Amino acid sequence: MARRRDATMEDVANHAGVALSSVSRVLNDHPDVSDRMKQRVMGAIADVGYEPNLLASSLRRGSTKTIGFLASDISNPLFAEIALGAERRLDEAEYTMVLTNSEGSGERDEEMIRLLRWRRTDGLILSVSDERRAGTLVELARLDVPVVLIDRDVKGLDDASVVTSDHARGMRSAVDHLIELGHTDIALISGPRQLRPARERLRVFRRAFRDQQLEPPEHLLRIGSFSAQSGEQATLDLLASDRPPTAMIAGGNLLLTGVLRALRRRKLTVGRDIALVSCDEVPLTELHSPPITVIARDAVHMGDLAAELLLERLVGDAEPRRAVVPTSLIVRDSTKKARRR
Amino acid sequence: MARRRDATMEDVANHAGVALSSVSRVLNDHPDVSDRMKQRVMGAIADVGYEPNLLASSLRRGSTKTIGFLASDISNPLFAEIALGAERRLDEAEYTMVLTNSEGSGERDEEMIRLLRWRRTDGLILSVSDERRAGTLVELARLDVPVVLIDRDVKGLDDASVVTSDHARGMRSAVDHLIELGHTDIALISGPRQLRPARERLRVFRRAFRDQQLEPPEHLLRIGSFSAQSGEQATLDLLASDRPPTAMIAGGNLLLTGVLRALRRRKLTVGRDIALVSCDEVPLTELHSPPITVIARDAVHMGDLAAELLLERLVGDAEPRRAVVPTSLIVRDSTKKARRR
DNA sequence: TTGTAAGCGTTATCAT
DNA sequence: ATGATAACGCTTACAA
Repeated sequence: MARRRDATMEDVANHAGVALSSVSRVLNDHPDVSDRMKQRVMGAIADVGYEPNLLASSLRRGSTKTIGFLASDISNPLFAEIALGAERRLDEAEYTMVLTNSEGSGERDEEMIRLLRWRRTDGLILSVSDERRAGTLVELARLDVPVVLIDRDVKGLDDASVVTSDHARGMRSAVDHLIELGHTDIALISGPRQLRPARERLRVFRRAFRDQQLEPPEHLLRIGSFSAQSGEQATLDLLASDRPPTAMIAGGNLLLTGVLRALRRRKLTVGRDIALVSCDEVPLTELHSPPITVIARDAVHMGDLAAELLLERLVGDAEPRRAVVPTSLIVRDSTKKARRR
Repeated sequence: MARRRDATMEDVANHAGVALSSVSRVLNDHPDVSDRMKQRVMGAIADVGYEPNLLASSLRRGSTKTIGFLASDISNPLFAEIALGAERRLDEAEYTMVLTNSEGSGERDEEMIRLLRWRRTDGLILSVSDERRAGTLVELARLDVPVVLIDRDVKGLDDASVVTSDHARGMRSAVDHLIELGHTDIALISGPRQLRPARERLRVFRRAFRDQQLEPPEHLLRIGSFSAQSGEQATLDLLASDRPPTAMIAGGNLLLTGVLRALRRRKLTVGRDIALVSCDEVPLTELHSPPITVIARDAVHMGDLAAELLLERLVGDAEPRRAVVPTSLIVRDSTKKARRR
């Protein structure tokens, strides 16, 4: 591990007895290079064990072939799948992904965006932790590279592409489904209003009731964080209330685990004692007993799309645009039986 | 998005009427700078809206403050947690993590290691997809930065630090536990022998039987990939055999989902018709009905440790070393009842 | 087709 | 304490 000085293009040039620029041309497949030159240079490269220094070429070219990715928590399967989809697509286009976590903190959102700017990433894929934060907008405004937001609406940021999912449609089907089963005391446990998915779900949740001439059960709304702990607490709270829900909607996979923990503690059986719908498909929803009805979307595809929208602007210099990923309600036994009180 | 030329240190120097080198000194907290100089430079920095170019400074300094992370699939909760732990720790030390996926391919292992080398990352954290591949060893040998392997043993790579988990202990307790419950027809569904966890588990699985004067059930071993599909296929296969197992051990969270799918298809109830142990805690193991006995370890901690071992060498230039993360058997209802045939 | 040389934005060495 | 200036390793006019 003795940091021996790496061979540079100059070493190659000397070894081959040619000019530095010729080496560069060979390496970059410049049209005007004789076969003989190519041979000599390639030979020398092998001889001296040359390896390109992407740092130097990035500096000179003004492009790093690197994309920054920011999410609150990569260990959340939702973000992990998005990251996977994005990385795959970017890799095809020879871009490398730099991963950062904001740990749900708006302050870290800012820090990370600044860091990525300083590192001169060619573009950003962001799912910020707080859409409303002024500082984040400032950091974003300083950026002069394309940005793609994932399931976020940042007011004032007009030149970003956006990949959203159609939460409205999914939530609408879920509520309609529950109402049709006879439920009206439906609880919604969701994340903070600073985030688009939570806002959308809440909006459509209420709307769905009104459209059926029903009053939305405001007392059954629980807006907290997206964590398991928050889900567990909210559920215990709901169950202890005067008029507990006969059905619940959990707005995310972490919330779901919290909800299930709480139900287990209260010895309630999903599907029999209480109906349950969750958002985002994970192994648990499919393999739970009974299987859990879920508002699903293709997270890997969202990542893929985000990368695609970015590449459009990077390579094809297209305009920013919005893409919407569909959601669909997968009905399972957790909502099969109706229960009226 | 008009790529306006960014302000450089030269702009700052001109604006402040000082030398370029003075700006650099201010920015790097050099001891020999007058307060007055500091004021002027900071003022100019604000005026011209200067932002450091980490690319240029990396090139000059010979260090990128960047660590490469390679795993087969970041959407696997195990790797996602490891990545999270590592990123957190590295971020504290002002390092950024570059994430790459090998998609389970040894060839991509090689490509990614080469790419990270070309990008001049200061160190690597790797969980390669094939420990035995010669090409990977070649790529690793060319590296002149510290490496930490996660749960991998690469023969011939002597100067790497390694974080492993104590699969031996975990598997040993699991088998002993099952035998004590009266099981002897225990199946093991595991990943490929190219990977340490699979090798270790297999080795200890057999050993545990022999130590009890029992013959290991070779016909119940299923060595495939770590995927859900592989787990499902292996399970269906086992259940269709002459002498199906009364207990099964799934060697990973993806395998587990496959196993559960297969059991469901065959209408077998976990804990009653068949005992089940899995490896690595996920929400599903805890919240399944019945809850699933699991060989657990702290994945986030593994990532944290890996970062730690890397930083030791980077900052403190310590020697490479090995760290072992404990595993523990969490007994749940999936293995409560014995069944003899 | 090939070579020469300027420049990307820093840091670090050397004077002053 | 501050200022010139030479690297760092590459790409790209421009000349030959």
